[in-house]
Amino acid sequence: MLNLDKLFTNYNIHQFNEELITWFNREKRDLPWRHAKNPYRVWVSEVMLQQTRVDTVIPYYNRFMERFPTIETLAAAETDEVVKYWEGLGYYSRIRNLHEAVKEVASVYDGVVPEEKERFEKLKGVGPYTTGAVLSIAYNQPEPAVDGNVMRVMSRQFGIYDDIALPKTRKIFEQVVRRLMDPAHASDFNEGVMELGATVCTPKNPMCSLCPVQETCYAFAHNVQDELPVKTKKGAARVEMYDALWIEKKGKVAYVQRPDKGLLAGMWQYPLTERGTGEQVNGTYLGQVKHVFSHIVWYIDLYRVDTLPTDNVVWLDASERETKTVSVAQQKLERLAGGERETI
DNA sequence: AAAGCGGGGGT
DNA sequence: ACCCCAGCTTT
Repeated sequence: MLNLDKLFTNYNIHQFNEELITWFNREKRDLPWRHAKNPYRVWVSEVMLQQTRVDTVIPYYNRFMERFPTIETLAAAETDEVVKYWEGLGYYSRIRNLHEAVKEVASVYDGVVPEEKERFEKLKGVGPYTTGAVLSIAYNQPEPAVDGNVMRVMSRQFGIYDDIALPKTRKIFEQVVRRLMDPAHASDFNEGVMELGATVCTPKNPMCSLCPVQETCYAFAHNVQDELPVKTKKGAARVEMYDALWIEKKGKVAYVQRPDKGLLAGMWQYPLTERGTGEQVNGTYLGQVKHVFSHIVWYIDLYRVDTLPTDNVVWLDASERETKTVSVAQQKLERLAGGERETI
């Protein structure tokens, strides 16, 4: 454990806050969740932004808020429709948890996002980061909101070499933030550090010449920006091979629903079998799709076949298919099948 | 503490 | 090819 007192010896806390917040208020990007700011909008944006880039989130956020502008509209909606608005965004447990949490806020807290930390942090899908982000950004409470940006900025600012891949390291940065943050400007502080990490203090080639807190930065002073933060890397993703079946009869296509737990829970797809586990596919080979997850790589061979592989299929016409939620891997397969259909 | 969980963009 | 992103839950 590192010595906080030592870290802050001769460190100008006031200068950091002053420069950061002045910079943030001058340079901050115009983002949808910074308009008509309220706790619900902040919360939705923070969940969408988990492990997901701002540019990816923006169109999803706008569509989502247009359809579910309030706690009440989201709480009243069917899960299937809500999940459909998340299609393509990934980490689908986020939206199932958010929907359940919002329903709880509607029923238990009368539709008001709880301001008490011990209540908010117990909601589904709300972890340490989201707790700090919502309480600080929406309610201006002096809580740390430590994400990858914050760990990168702080590791450089203070020369902290702890491995940010380890869960316990986040707590160190929370202590640093608690000590550094001007409690009167919690919202601007947290958003400002993240904005700095996203736009200036980037993982590769940080733009130190543009940095408002260059003067107080350990990494800049010692020219070690490129070795911070320290992060151990994970092993390579495993490879899995599948056969997918495109079966179309009288304008309807066979689909199966994935199990309600695990990878892509509950989502719809063509019948899919792990290669080599069943009998040889008897059909026309249409091509291969590659799909990369963070921990798995899928190679899927697509076949057009005439026979039913399993009795668990559901036959969907085009409009029925539209309402189902599918993974991007499935979208790639359908594109392949669609291109093939035109040649028939 | 480690693994599971999506997808995309930057270098 | 590798990195990593406004992380949380389960094991």
